[in-house]
Order: sequence, then structure tokens, then C-alpha cells
Amino acid sequence: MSAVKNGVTQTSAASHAPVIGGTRYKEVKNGILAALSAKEWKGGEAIPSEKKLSERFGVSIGTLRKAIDELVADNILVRHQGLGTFVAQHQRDRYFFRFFRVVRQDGDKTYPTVTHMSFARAKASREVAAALGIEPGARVFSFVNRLALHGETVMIDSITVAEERFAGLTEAALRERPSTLYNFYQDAFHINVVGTEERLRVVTANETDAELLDVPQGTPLLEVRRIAYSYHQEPVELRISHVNTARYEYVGPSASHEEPI
Amino acid sequence: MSAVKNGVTQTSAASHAPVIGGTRYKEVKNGILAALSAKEWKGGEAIPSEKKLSERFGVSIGTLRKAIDELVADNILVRHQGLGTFVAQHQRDRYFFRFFRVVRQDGDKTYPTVTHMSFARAKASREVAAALGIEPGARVFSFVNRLALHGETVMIDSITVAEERFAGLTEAALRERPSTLYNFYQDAFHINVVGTEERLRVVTANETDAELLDVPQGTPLLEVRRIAYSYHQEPVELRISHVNTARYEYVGPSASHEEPI
DNA sequence: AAGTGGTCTAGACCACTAC
DNA sequence: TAGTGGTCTAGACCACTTA
Repeated sequence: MSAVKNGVTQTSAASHAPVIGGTRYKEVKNGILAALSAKEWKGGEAIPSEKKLSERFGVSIGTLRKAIDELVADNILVRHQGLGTFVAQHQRDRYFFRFFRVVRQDGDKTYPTVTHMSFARAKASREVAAALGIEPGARVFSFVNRLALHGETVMIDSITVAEERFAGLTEAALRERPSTLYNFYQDAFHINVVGTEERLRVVTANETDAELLDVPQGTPLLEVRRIAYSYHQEPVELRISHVNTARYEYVGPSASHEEPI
Repeated sequence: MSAVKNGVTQTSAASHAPVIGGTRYKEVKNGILAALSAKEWKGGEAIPSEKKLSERFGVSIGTLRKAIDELVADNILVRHQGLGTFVAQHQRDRYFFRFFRVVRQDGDKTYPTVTHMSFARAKASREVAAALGIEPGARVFSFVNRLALHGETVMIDSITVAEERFAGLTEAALRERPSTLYNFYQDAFHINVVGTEERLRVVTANETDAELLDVPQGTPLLEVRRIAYSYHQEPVELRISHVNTARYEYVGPSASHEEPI
């Protein structure tokens, strides 16, 4: 009896997977992403073992592993042999240089010294609203950081986030954060930055730039416009950086391990 | 008898894999990379079927597939269901925008119109030699392209390659190439560009820049210094681009699918 | 010793492409 | 119809971590 020779009829529905997708492992991947979005597991926490997850989603270990493989490739999960699989967490010594791409022209990488300059509530302009996926006029927080490398002021970051996603953010909390900004987003708001989009162009220093960077007004600077994304491409932060590249430079993409097209 | 309960003792040597690595699938991956470096299969050609390769390397299909999975993730191979697995080939409509990262500020992507400006043989400076991994004083070819987008001149590319890797390169062949430069490298020299490193900074237009880009001398420009790599991180091209970002901009990395650090 | 992820196997069925 | 890659299974053994 039982005509099933091997495994399961792949075309049958996966009753345990909460989110549908073309294939079983995609369903599992989406299911895990959904659980992450629902904050079932937070930054740095371990997710259930492969055995348990394979039972939860009703798939074999191999299929479950393929789903996790992709989430690890996306830097959303981290595996530690013998320990478990964890929600990737931003740390000073981990992931930092994937998002901080300014180095000295001789190649020397160092952590920036951040000075908080200002903090304000404001209403989103049309441009800011489009970048953050919110309504024009919606409330946002804007703050400015000055970054120094090797003791030299190198760049100014102007950062904007939506108030609805960062409810209760205060200048004091920002000033007193113990680690990186993206780590702070995780710990205080359970917002996980997993990707960015950046566009670069040349601009000239305005009055504020000139003062903060200690360069003459009109000095050419590198402008980096970044949108940071959480799961499912949800935009969570707009950041405009002005970089003095007299002795520093920006490290571009490596064009391998890069998305197709 | 035969105490082997399941599969093979993983620790035993893989006698068929020509290159050793920590695990079987890494050995297979290195073996395929070695065959590619030896030009056993050229750009655009199909490699043997998974069945044949698994027999050649003495591993199961699953292990063979894991090796190929990584090579596909590295954009070195391309799979086509029902057809086979192929050596990735640079084409106008494929891979082009992974290496060409300048777009109009409204986001519009278009193919550049390339004008060949000059061609020369020269000796490698210390800096060029270091970038290309050759001896200072070794012979190199240098050529300059002017690129226009939407009918407007936007950037100047100064390209240098080692004569020992591009023996017989002529200005005529360059001018008459039918497709992209990296496709030309593949077809004419069997050199496969699979990755790049880029550093960006702001410069001001020198006399040549000003003339070719039709901007005043001293205009701030974006400088992109790229080293292009073939298999095994072999540097094969140095390219210095000067970009007028008045109406265009540079698309940075996306910081997902990116190598760790 | 128990539990976790890491590697590997052997084979089934599906989807697609070419002839 | 034959051949290819794509998905999935069920389970073994290895390596690592914690206790």
C-alpha cells in the first residue's frame, strides 16, 4: 500500500507554513522572516534548533537548512556550531564595517569617534517621506553626528527616522547609547537594519558643513545618501553624510556576492 | 560485512579532487575553480552535468551541488534548468550594471555610449605595478574612454592592463570590439572578471578632464579607483574614472549579500 | 554526555529544454 | 523522450559547545 515511494508530494500545501511562497523552503524562509518581523525572537537571541523548526514547519532538516542558508547569506541570521542559530546583532566588532565605509587613503580602518551635535523633532518633507515610506508631514526625529577618525573630523551625518517607528526616542537616550547606533535601534526599538541603499555625488560645503568640518565654505565634499532597511525592505532610516575626502576615502562595493542584473 | 553504515567516512582523502580544502565540497569547489583557471571551459560554455562532475570528483550529487551553489553565489557559474551549468559571461544585458554604477539622479539607468580616446604602451609605475600585481617597469597598455549617458558626456575612464596578460592587444581590436569591455577580455584573452574593489574620493578636474568632460578646470569630480579581479583574486585591470555628478550619481553597495568582517 | 549546527549520502520526483 | 538542473527527503556521522 501507500503509493508514496519517497518523501512527500512536493506540490501538496504546507499547512504549517504561515506564509506562502513558490517552494517549501521559500515558505519556511518567509515563515521565519514573519516570526522575526513579529518580534518573536529579538536581536542577539537564539532561534529554535533546526530539529524543532523542521517539526514546526513540517519539513525535513535539509529543507529547513536551505531556508536558513539563505537567511544567513542575507546576514539576517548567524549560525554558531554547537551553540545554535541567532538573530544577527549589530556590534562594534561585527557588521560595523559593512555599514561604515570610510577609511584612510592608506587603507587604515578605524572606529570613528562620534560627537552628538543636535536633535530635533520635525515634519517630514515630501522627499524625506518618500525615502522613509511615510506620509508627508508625518513626525520625524532628526539628529546630527560629527565623526572623527584618527583624531581628525572627517564627516557629518544628518540622520532622520520616523517618530511612529521610534516612539519615545530622546536626545538623552541617543547620547547615552552604549554601542553603535544600529545596535541601539535593535535594543531600544527592536528594529533590525539588514541592508542599505546608497547614492553618492559630489557637493560643496555649506556654512554648517564648513564650520563642523573646519574647511572653507565651498570645499568639495562627498555626499552619501543612505536609506537603511529592516526586514521586507522596510525603510527605517535616512542618512545624509558629507565626507571630507582630503585624506580619507569611501570603500565601494566588491561586485562579487552581489545581487543580479 | 563492511562496517560502513551510511555514506563514506568523511575524513578519508578525496583522491579525485586536485586541490585540497577543509571539506569535500570545498575541495570540489577548488577543483572546479582550478579547471576554470586552466581554461578547461571558457566564458559562456557549459560545464559537465552534475552527474558527470559528481563522478569525476567522487562525491554525491548533493555535495557537488553545494560546491556549485557557492560558485553560482560568487557569480562565477550560471545554472539554467533543463540546459546545464555555464561559465558566467559578461553581456550587455547581463552583469553590466553590476560593474557600471553611474545612474541619472532621478534613478534612470541607461547604457553608456563609449568613445575611444587614446591608446598607449607604457611601463608600470610603482603604484600601477602594485595594483596589478606585476613588477614596476613591466609593460602595460593604457587607454582612455569617454562615456556619455542620455547624450551627455559624464565620465572619463583611464584603464591600465598588464601586457603579459593581454598579449597582442591592439588599439584596433579595442575600437572594434562588438560588446562590453569585460566580454572582450573573455572572448579575446579568456580573462574572466569576477569581482572588483573600488575606492572613491573627490578630486578636481585637471586640464584633460576639463577638456573631455567640457567643464571648467577645477570642477569637483568623483574619482573611482577600481581594481578588477579574475579567479583567485588575480588583479587584471586598473581603472580610474572621473565622474561629473552634476546630474548623475554613483550607486553604492547594498550591504546585504555582502562579505563578512 | 547531551545538544547543536556542519557535512555527506543515495535516491525520488518535479520542471524545464531540446530533439 | 532523454537529459538537465531544482526540490525534497531521511538519516548517518563529525565537530563543537556547555555542563
